[in-house]
Amino acid sequence: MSDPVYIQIVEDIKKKVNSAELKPGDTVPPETALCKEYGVSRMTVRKGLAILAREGYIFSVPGKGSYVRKPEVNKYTLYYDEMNNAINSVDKARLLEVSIIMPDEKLADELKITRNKHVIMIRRLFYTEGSPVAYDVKYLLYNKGMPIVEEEIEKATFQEMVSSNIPIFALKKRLIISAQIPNEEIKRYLNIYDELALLVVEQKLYNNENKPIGIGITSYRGDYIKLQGSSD
Amino acid sequence: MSDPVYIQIVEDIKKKVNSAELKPGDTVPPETALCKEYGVSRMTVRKGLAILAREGYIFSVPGKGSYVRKPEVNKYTLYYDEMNNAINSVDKARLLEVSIIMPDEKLADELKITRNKHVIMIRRLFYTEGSPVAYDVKYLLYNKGMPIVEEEIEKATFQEMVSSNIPIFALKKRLIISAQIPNEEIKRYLNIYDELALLVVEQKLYNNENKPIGIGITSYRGDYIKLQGSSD
DNA sequence: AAGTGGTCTAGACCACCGC
DNA sequence: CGGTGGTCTAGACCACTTA
Repeated sequence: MSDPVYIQIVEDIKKKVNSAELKPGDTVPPETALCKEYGVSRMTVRKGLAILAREGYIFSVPGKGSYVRKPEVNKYTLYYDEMNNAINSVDKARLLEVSIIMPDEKLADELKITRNKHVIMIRRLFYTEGSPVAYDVKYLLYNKGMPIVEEEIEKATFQEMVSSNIPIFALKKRLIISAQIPNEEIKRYLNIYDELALLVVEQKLYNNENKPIGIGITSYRGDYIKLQGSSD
Repeated sequence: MSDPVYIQIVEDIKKKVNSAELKPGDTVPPETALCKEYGVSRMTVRKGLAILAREGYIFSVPGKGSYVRKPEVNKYTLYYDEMNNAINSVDKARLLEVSIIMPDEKLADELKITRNKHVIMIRRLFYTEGSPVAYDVKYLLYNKGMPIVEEEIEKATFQEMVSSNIPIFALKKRLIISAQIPNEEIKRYLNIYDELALLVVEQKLYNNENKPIGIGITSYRGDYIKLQGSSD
């Protein structure tokens, strides 16, 4: 009962779209027509249309009208936390190495820096219930004053490592997900004796100006992790 | 030049959040204060705040105020199209089998149907430049009147298979991404002789009432596909 | 009671589009 | 030119929170 009028408008139009009464490309009734239909002022109608627009149902063209949008069928929302996934979570992390290195050509290129800049390398193992489940390497641009406290690094997620330097809102991230066969080193670290695939997640962090500030590569045992995404 | 006022408000507040002048949990100035500050009416201020809210920067509590939100650090947007990914695209598909089956217990359970319902099974191979790159199996609830035209099925994506029955807007989808070692059958289909990991994407389609209408499992050669996601 | 955000009105002017 | 959406005003009433 007593939904605001603009919600009524939103749901009425959604219903028409979902039932194919309004098809992609069709025009939505003009705002003035909806004003009359619902007996409300134009701002109220516009509030409803704004919601439909941001949810991807319609788009508006100034001077022409509003149209039903073709939905983005390939878009999904994925939640990825290197320490937690839908079926498991990391309960222990072991620091293998923290060191300051000079990047090789590939790394310098990826981080968009020259090869004489310092980079922090952090290698860790993630454990669940006593068993190693992932091998993790991170490369961070070295900033003066950056604290390298081993105890803090051990359990930190990538965000946490950089968020002392960069406000989290200013952070942009990209993921690259792939399946790979472990090399001998990773097999040893993850106690892999038989054939087992790795789910490899490469995380790349950018600052506000789209300059890379870090790269992380986490190689999960394939029997440990599943990533989940959903539309809407 | 000449951005509307509400955009000015949005960008000013974004700047304050990104520079940590406003931190998560802090209160945003009340609407009336912003009205005075910018010399505009309340609806204009509210339009700006609405944009900040939908972009995840702030949230509002009736009777109290608006607050800076803690950003969702683990949320990514992923584009997945079974026929196209960031580095490759399928240029040919070969139909291995279309048949109507009775589901086994596991499948019946996943589709939330009884075991006496009919299910369409479609098995395909995807090719890129003449080489097989993925093995694809789909299970669809059988609806009377559902056309099973082999030529159409061959190149159809999952959406296309069901969209003749269900308006696309009404479709919800979930993905499960994992890394696996291929079994002997898939090795044969994908010409895998050495060790090679598979990136397996399970797609589950639901109708408006959240009832499953189909499951698809696409097993990609690990050297063929990389999935990409990004924050924002 | 005073302050907050949520809803809504009845206008206005503008830029853009198609005829 | 009339119709469209985009911006904006100066009010109003409400429910809610805090004190």
